[in-house]
Formats: sequence, structure tokens, C-alpha cells
Amino acid sequence: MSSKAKHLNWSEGNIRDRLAEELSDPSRLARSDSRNWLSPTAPLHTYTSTAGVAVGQYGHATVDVSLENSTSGNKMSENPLGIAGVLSVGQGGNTKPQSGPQKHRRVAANARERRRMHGLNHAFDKLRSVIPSMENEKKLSKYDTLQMAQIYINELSELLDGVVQSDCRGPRGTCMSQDCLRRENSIQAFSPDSLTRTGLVYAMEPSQPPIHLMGDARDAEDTVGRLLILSTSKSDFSKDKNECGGSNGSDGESSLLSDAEDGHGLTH
DNA sequence: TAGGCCATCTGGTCCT
DNA sequence: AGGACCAGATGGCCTA
Repeated sequence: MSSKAKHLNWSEGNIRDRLAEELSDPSRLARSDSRNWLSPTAPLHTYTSTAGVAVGQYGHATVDVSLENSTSGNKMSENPLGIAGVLSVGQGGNTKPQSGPQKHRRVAANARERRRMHGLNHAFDKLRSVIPSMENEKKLSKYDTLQMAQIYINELSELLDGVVQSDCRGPRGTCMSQDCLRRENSIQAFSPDSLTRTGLVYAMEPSQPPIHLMGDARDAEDTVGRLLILSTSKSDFSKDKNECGGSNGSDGESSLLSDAEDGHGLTH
């Protein structure tokens, strides 16, 4: 099994174990609170490039990477000409020569863009850190991270719904609106097609009818309980991703649109 | 060696 | 005007 496929070896038990772990230690939950991530008092983090080179320290919105220090593991920045030198060469190829002020603005814009992307990568790292995954595994790609997060969140929602339901089993009509809406959304993300898209296959008892839950009054817990998330081969995963419209979803708009049209794409 | 993933540069657009 | 955001282009690294 490939490393990526092993990443996808999620089971309900895996996720529930992870959740139980989180619940058993309130401090972990606090650390996992996304509101804390956005706190201006968040500690500085050292961003480490894929080559293991620290390229800057930043707390959210207070990133400060000087042009001189903004080297990274990427070979681009190892150009002896430095960042400014690369400018004249131009990544895009047909870069017009720029005069002093223009060049300075471009250099500043490049630095801002780098910081922005580093912040984005840091956010991805934070997201990866709260997603259950196999130990000593290769890092999830960005695309995989988003897919996994979606599944994880939906699973947590299901668990939460289970807890809430056991606590407040009132008259059917009283807790329908919000709760049921959320459950429908959760189940929607677990539809067979969405699992296939994320490289997960589903299995259910052969006697059970196909799952098309949107607008269906089928009991959520019963249905989710019949879902068994299995690992799949990387080739299947790649194929599915291709069918989804891109190798890594970087064609974003089109693939997301097609997902949305199907009714179970990434929720925005 | 091809394909996947990523970092970076770049120019355009939108927003404040 | 300047910054944030976005998508396209490019090239490097890694793996099957």
C-alpha cells in the first residue's frame, strides 16, 4: 500500500479514537480551537520550508520576513542573483524591464506574496496537525488535507449529533430545523461519490439500498453506521482525482463547480 | 523519465 | 495608492 493510500485508511474507529483523545484533554481542544489560531497573541511560529530551512517567523498577520532573509528551500531563491536578481529574469518569462520605483514595488509585492503563501502553508500545517493520520507518514498534500478535513469535520459532527441526541430527545418537531439541516449536510458529504472522490471507497450491507440522502428521511445514524471507510489503492485515488477534474484541484473553479453541481462538493 | 507536488514570480483585479 | 487576493507560468525536488 502506498503511503498516500495508508493516509486514507481511515475508519470510524480511527476518528473516534482521535476524538476521544481530544476530549480527554481539554487543553488539546483549546489548542485546536481555530479562534486561538487567529488570536493576535498567538506565538510566533517558524515556518520551515520543505528543505528544512527556516525562512521566517510569524504570528498571524504579523509576518516579518525581510527581503534579505527570505530565502527558502526552493532553488529559485538560491539564485546567486538573489530575489531582485530573479526579477530581471522573470519566472513568467516575458517580464518587461522595470525602472527603480517599479522594481522596488515589484520586489515588495513579491515579498508580501511570499509571506501570504507562507501564512497559507502554516494554516495548512495547523490543519494537518488536527487531522488524524498515521504516524511517521508522509505529509498530506494540500488537496488531500482539505479532503480529509472535510471528512473529519463531518465525522465529528456526526459524533456530536449523537451526544446531543442522547441528551435532548424531545418531541420530533422541536429539534428538527437546525439539527436536521446539519445532519443532512453531514451525510451529504459522506455520499458514495464524495468518498470516491477523496479516494475513499464505501461499503455497506448488500441488502441495503443505495445511499442518496439529500431530502431523504432515512435515519442518519443508521445510515452512517452502515458506512465503512476503507483504504483504496493509489491508482484508484489518482484516477478519481483525475476524474474530479485535476491532479490537485488547482483548477479549483471548474472542479469545485462540478462538485457543486453534483451536490456534494467541498462546502464553502 | 513522467507525473505529482510545491515555491516563487508575475500581472491583473478588487478592496480599503 | 497600496495591499490582498488570485491564477497562470515556470522550474526544482521527489517518487514510482
